[in-house]
Amino acid sequence: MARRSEHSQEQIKEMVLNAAEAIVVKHGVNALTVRKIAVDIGYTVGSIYMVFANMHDLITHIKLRTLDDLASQLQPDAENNPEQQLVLLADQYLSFARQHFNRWQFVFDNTDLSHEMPETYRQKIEQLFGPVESQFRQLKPQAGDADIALAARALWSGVHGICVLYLNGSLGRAGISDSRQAVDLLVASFIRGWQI
Amino acid sequence: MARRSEHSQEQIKEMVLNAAEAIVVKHGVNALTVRKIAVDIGYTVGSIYMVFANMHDLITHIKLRTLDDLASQLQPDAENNPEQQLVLLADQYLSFARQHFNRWQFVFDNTDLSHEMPETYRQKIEQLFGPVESQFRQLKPQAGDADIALAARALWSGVHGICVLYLNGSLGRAGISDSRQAVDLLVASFIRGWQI
DNA sequence: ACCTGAACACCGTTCAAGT
DNA sequence: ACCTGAACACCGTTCAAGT
Repeated sequence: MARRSEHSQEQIKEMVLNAAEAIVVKHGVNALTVRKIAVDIGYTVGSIYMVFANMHDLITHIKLRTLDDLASQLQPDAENNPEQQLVLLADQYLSFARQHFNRWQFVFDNTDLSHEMPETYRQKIEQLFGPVESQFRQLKPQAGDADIALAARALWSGVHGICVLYLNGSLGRAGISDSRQAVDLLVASFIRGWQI
Repeated sequence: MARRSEHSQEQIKEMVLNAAEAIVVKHGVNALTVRKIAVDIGYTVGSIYMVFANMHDLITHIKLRTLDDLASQLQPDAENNPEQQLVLLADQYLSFARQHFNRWQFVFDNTDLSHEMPETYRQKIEQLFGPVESQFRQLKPQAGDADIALAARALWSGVHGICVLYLNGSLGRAGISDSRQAVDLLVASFIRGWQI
């Protein structure tokens, strides 16, 4: 047995990530197992451990991919004023969370305390705040960096929280259609109150 | 073997819940297994299935307990005005999430799509919004029920989101000490903007 | 060097068999 | 009726053995 050489290590790595992502998208986080991935790509479990250190390593890679996808979806429109921009960004965030719910939920499901979160991972999350911060800066140019950062984090964590509770069913079914109303209300009200 | 009759079914149920809660508190969600519970209470796994249908049933009971604890911690102080009340409630929510992080995270970790969330569970979560809604009503007595409900959900989901991202490390270590600043800023700014 | 297949130590869940 | 212990079908991870 062994030594098929049909695919390079890089190719196998790509195949593993694609198969894993597809499982998460179709069947949710809990359906993701090494064994299922192995069957899907036509290799045995051992092969997966050739290209990834362990499950946690593999999962981190998928999460980084999803964070990149998410960041690419948050595109401001230069035509808008800062307030409109922030509402737009929040709506884009909500849309992504809704359309890619399983992957999105997966990213923020930091339930395994055993493994530390890698630095690149935190950096990517912080990058999401970049466009938000720049809008806040335009909103109040005289504000200090710390104030801008705090406002961006507070509001964006808030938007995130609405996505979490409305989309995972904690607020009932009715909530799903109202999530956008809630997001828009939070953003608009916060900005109005923050500027005073 | 069998038929010890040292404890009633009710007693065993209590023992299971207490042991399970202790495991979650001490070692996190992922450390919770039927086998670990069984060892801790001095029975075999089979006994646990006498008093709970399955793991999901057991987990739901623990979550309901935690939600009750959380609700009891949100106590308004009649001396305050509505705005101060909402800041206080948010701070109490954050404090609970911080002090009982593992249990609190456990409650909102709705990652298993296989099981439906029971109705009593959603009701308890909605009950958390009761005190918040009543403050919003005092803030703007002429507002309709739908507006009040939306404002309460939007703001409280926002507060929840800050707790999630700041406490699970997504925003770096510095975030832990700043979580209260963020919560207070979100609540104060939102209220100010909402009243206009 | 690459890949397999079996092993190891775990899971949740079930249930015949004992008292 | 209550409880056990073993079984079943799963996990993630490792690694000697084959090519």
